[in-house]
Order: sequence, then structure tokens, then C-alpha cells
Amino acid sequence: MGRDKLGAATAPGQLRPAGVKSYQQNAGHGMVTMEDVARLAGVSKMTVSNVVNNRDGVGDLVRQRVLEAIRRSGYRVNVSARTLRSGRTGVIGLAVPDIELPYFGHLAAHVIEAAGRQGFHVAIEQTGAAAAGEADAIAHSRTLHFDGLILSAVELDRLDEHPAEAGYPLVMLGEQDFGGRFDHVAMPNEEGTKAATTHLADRGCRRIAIVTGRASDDVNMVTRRHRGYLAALAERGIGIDPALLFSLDDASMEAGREAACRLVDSGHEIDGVVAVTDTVALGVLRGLADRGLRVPEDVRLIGFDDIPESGFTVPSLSTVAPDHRWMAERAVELVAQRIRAPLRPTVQYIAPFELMIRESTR
Amino acid sequence: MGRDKLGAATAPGQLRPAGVKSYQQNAGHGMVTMEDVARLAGVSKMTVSNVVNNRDGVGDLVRQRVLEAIRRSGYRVNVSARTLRSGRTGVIGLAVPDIELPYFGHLAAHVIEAAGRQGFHVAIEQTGAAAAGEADAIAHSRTLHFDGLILSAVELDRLDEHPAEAGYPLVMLGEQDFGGRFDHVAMPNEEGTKAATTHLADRGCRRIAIVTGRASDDVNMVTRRHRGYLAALAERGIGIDPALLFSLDDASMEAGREAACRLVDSGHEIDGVVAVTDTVALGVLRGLADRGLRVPEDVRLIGFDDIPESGFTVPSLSTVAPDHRWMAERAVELVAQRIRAPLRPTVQYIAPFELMIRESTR
DNA sequence: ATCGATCCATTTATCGATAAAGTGAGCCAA
DNA sequence: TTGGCTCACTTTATCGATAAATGGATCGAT
Repeated sequence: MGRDKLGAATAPGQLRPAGVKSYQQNAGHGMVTMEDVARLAGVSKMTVSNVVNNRDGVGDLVRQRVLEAIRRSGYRVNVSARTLRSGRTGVIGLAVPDIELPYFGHLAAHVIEAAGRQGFHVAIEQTGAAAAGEADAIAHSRTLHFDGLILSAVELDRLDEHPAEAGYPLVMLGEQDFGGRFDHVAMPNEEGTKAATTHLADRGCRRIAIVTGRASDDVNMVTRRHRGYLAALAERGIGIDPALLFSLDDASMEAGREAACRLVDSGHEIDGVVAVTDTVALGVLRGLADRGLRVPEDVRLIGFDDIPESGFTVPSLSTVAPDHRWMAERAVELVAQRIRAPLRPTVQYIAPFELMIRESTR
Repeated sequence: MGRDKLGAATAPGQLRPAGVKSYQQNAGHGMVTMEDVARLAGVSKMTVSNVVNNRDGVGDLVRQRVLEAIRRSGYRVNVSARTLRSGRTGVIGLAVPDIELPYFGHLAAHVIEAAGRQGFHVAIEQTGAAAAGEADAIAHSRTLHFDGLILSAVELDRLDEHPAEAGYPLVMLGEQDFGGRFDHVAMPNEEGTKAATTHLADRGCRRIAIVTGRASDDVNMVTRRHRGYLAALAERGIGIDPALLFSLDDASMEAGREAACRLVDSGHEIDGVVAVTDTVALGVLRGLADRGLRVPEDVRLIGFDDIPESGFTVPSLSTVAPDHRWMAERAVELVAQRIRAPLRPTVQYIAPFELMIRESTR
């Protein structure tokens, strides 16, 4: 320590007698650069870089001097420059169909938090629940140089047709299943729906309707939830009435409301409804009220997701509660791992869940 | 056209007989660069840049050739490099207290859409409704080189103490008022709350409670909404009972529920409640149900924001509906303008609103 | 024929950071 | 004493794009 290799002209806090030119070079946007910090601390900018990135090979004394210079100058790294040189952005993309839907807002909050703990920022893309939007999100994420992408895919079923994804850290979150080709944190779609349906049956329901989204192929959320429903009915020896299977164009409150109205208007007797998501269940709840049916006295209702609103409706909504925090943490963990080790074999998780029994199935 | 200035060696689609070196230089991360496109099209990379950025000074024939080369090579601009050189990122930051709250999710969706139309991406920061978080968001946005920031500030009342903001394109959205020092798209806090309270009075309510957030200073949302409430009561000749003024620690559903319970338990007679936000109103609705009071028969209830859920509760919620789309569009427009012209005088907007009369005040 | 204006495209010099290679002083074993 | 090793920094050569300056035709006007 205490080398005196550095002459007086480069002592800490002094400006090196550099030519005018080196001042004018970075007159840029009035930003403080590493060069400035280096000059202030009397070291090279590479040393500043080493301190900023917490690499070793920097002596304690010099490190302190640099930190002090950073503090005094108000220096902030220029992320673009870092990215350009290192190829890393520190940003993870999160692509969701619609941030406005409570479930995705909820999920996003957890992802942002988990990513923050790992030192990543999160940029949100809205895909509009269309396959095209989801493919776009992948393309965008490369354009913007996200280090990786968490894709909450709903529609995108032929990802192999989009060459953009090759070798890119991509984690599927939620619904879709791609046969093990990607890291995937899945919802307990089948298991959860089965548990929900079984719960209704155990409460005495015998005419249980299910309100799902459009069934587009055999691997997606809708079909899996369907399967859980059918399995539960079979197990309880309840017959299947096709008139009680309802599908929606989108998973919105409005669609749920309309479905409930049509269900009641159709004249079929029902005493229980399994809704594909809580958002839809909120609509169903409203639709049943529109038709003068009481929940749970006339019809029992159960949802899926456990969005915050579900605990506050009147009556409060029973639901399948996947551990969203757990899902977000696993997803972030998986992208982070894959960014570091692109060739690790893919991992499939299914989120744990519990049934939240509230007033709508009392 | 049809210049033959370009020799055979640089004809379109041909590779220039460049040394091996120039291939190895950008072996980087397997990305296609402008250099590659330029070589393919037989032009300089500056020309490619001009085409990509739609600048003029490029002939039609060459432009076509470059576009074709871009298409064939699958080129995408490297945003980091562009940013480093030009100082622009094309990203606007949106800082909100909590993306999970429906109101902010709703708003974010509109901002993302409006920004997209102006060619900007949006990155979301969560501030946790704390002044520190909001100041952090400003600092972050500079670190990440957002071109500008839309800040939905709740707590940050002394922005002048944070030097970070000087000369930075910053637009306040929603609650706070900074005396004209920033561009500001404000909620119609006072006007809206006054209209809501008047509406309750006109429905016959005489014991109208208000449930607000914590009143921290005299310019923020809470106090403005308070003022609107008081003004309405005065105008209708209704006395003010301090026992009917309730304040919450945060604007959550849970807080609303507790407030409603305490309000009822306190034994004071009430026949109307003005809630500071719809989210709080959802909680109040639930709290009143907990205590066996019917809405609107026993107590009428009105909220503020018109979040999507409000139309689907039982009973559905009357509310003040500011035009969120309008707000998002103005906010994006203002940042965009300020990015282009940093010194333009500040602009203050107050959003238009309407009363949505639903079942909770029938 | 000469000059300037106009196009179109190319060259040059960076933007701010980092990977990788280089330097030199001190230290230890042979 | 000398070669080999560490340490603790410094130098060098980029990453991919763009602003600004430069080059060289072509054309109309004087």
C-alpha cells in the first residue's frame, strides 16, 4: 500500500495536467464518465471499472479513493456503453398479454421484486394475448437487448416456427407447455381445477358448469383445466353434461358476466360454477347477481388465481391459489441461470397451490 | 439512376473482397451489424444508418438495395450502440407506486399504448408509494438512460431537494402538484370529489363520511379531495362532523375494509361514504357487508377512478371516472415534447371526468 | 468555361465502458 | 543471482452506431 508511484500531478483529488482536448472530448451530454472519476481519484478508468463492478485486484486504499471520487462526482454508469461492450443489459423482459388484468399485474409485481433482488431490471411488454404479439415480444426483446425474457404465453403454440428464439434465454411462465423445449414454470392447471371441482362436489353440487377460455389446442391452459374438471367429475361419479361446458373468447370480466347470463338463461339447472380465472369469476358473480341468483345459496362459485380482489368481493370468492411469489422467483431464477449457462438442460416446474375457501362455496 | 460507379466487386448481394480481418472483427455475439448489411448491399454503413433512420439523402435505388439487405440478413439495430452515440434510448420510464393496484395497471396499459404510437418503449418502476422510492425512480431513470420519466407521484413533495431532476424531461401524472415547476397531468381531485359528494347529497344523504389517505401536506391528492368534499357539503348546507372524516395509512382494499368496520363500530350514524379511490371503495363495500349494512339501501357509496372492477362488483360501484386514456396520452405527449424541446414552459392539465352512476348510489 | 448549389454517398472521429493483454515492482525458491 | 509468480494497476483495442465533415458528380446560370 501507500505506493508513491503516483506523482504529485496525479495525487487523489487533483486533476491530471491533461491537455484541453481531453476535456472537450467528453463534453457530451454533461454526464460524469469513468474518465472523470479516474482523473479525480488519480487512477486509470479501468481501475474505476473494476471498483464499480466489485472485481478484485484493486487495493483497499485505492478502492476507497475511487469510491470517494464516485460519491463526490455523482457518477452513474452508462448502461448503454456497458451493454455495447459487454453484451449484457441487466434487463429482463416480461411479456404479458395485458398488464391491466389483475392477475398479470400481480405477477409482474412479484417478478419485478424477485428480479431486483438478483440485480436485474424488468421491462414489460404487452402482447395482447395474440400469438403475433407474443412472437413480437421475443423479437423486441432481442432488439432491446434484454438479457432474457420471461414470456407469459397464452396463444403462442408453435414457437418453433419463430427462429428468433434459438439459443436465447427464454422462460415460459404460466400457461403454455412446449414439451420440455424451454424452461417452464407452469400453473397447476389440471391439479388445481380438479381440486376446485372436487371441492364443489364435496359441498354437494351435482350440476357443475365450467367456464373456460377458447380451447385452441391440446396443450394449453384451457384444455388442461378442462381435464382437471372432467377428472374430478369422473372421480365423484358425476355425469358430464355438454350443456354445462362454456367457453369464452377472452378471459375478461365482461365475458364472464355474459357467460353467466347465458348459462342461466339457457334454463339448464346449475348449482356450481368453476371459472377459468378469478377475473372471469368476478364477471360470473356479477352475471349471477344480474339474474337474481344468490351465491352460495343457489349456486356455488370457485375461481383460479387468487387475485387480491377475490378476498373482497361480496360474497368473497373461493379460488385455487397458486403461489405466485414462488412462480415469479423460480422464473427469475431460471432466466438468471440460463443467462449465465445457456446450455443447461431445461427445467419444468409446476407451482404449488392451495384452495382458498371463502364465502362463495360455503 | 443506374450509376456504374460501383464496380463488380461491390455489386449488390456480393461480398466486397475485404480482408479476413474485417470478418473477425465483429464476430462478437453472433449479431448482424450495420457493417454486415453495408457489405451485403455494397454501400457504406453510414448509408445503412441513413436508411434505417429514414433520413433523406439516399437515392431510391440504393435505399431499396439496403432494405433488401436488411430483410435478408435479419438485421436489428443495436439499441445500446445507438444510445451511446446519440444519447437517446427510445425508452420512457413510468414510475408508479404499485403496478399491482388496478388503477396503476389500468393507467400503465394506456401509457404503454400511447407511447408505442409515438415510437417509445416503456419501462415500469415501482416506487412503493414512498418518497424515497420516487426519488430513486428518478435516479434510476437517469442511470438507465430513459429519455424521460412519467412519475405518478404520491408522496414526493419536496422534489427540489433532489438535484437529480434538473433539466430532465419529467412529467408528473396524477396526484401531486408542484406549483407549475413540472409538466403535470392532474386528476380532477377537487372537482371530482365535490361532484361525487354532491351526488350523494342529492340522493338524500345527510351523514356523509369520507375515507381518505393520510393527509401529509396541503398540495397532495388527499387534501384536494378533502376540499372537494367540504365544498360540496357547504354548498348543500350540510354540517361537517369530524367523526365522519377517516384517514388511512395506505389506499388498499384492506385499509378500506377496516375503515368501514371501524366507522360502523364507532356507532356514528352514516348514510353515505365517499372513498378516496375505487380500490379503497372495494374494501369499504366489503367492510359494510361484514357489518351487515346494505348498499345502497342503508349506505350509499361512491369511489374515484373507475377501475374496470367497479362495474362488476355487487352492487356495482358508482365512481368518478377521469378519462385515463386522455391522461396517458397527454402525459406521453408532454414527455415527448419535452424530450425534443427541453426548455418549453411547463404545462398543467386537469383531466376531464364524468360521474359513473351505478347501483351503489341508486 | 467557371462557379455555386444540390445530391448522394463516404470518411472520420467519437460516445463510455470493458475484455484481454501488458507492465513493473516485490517476493520466494533454487 | 536469476527465473518464475503474484499483485495491483495501466494500456490497447474494440463493442455498433451516428454527427459532422468531406468528396465527387451533375446541372443551371452567368
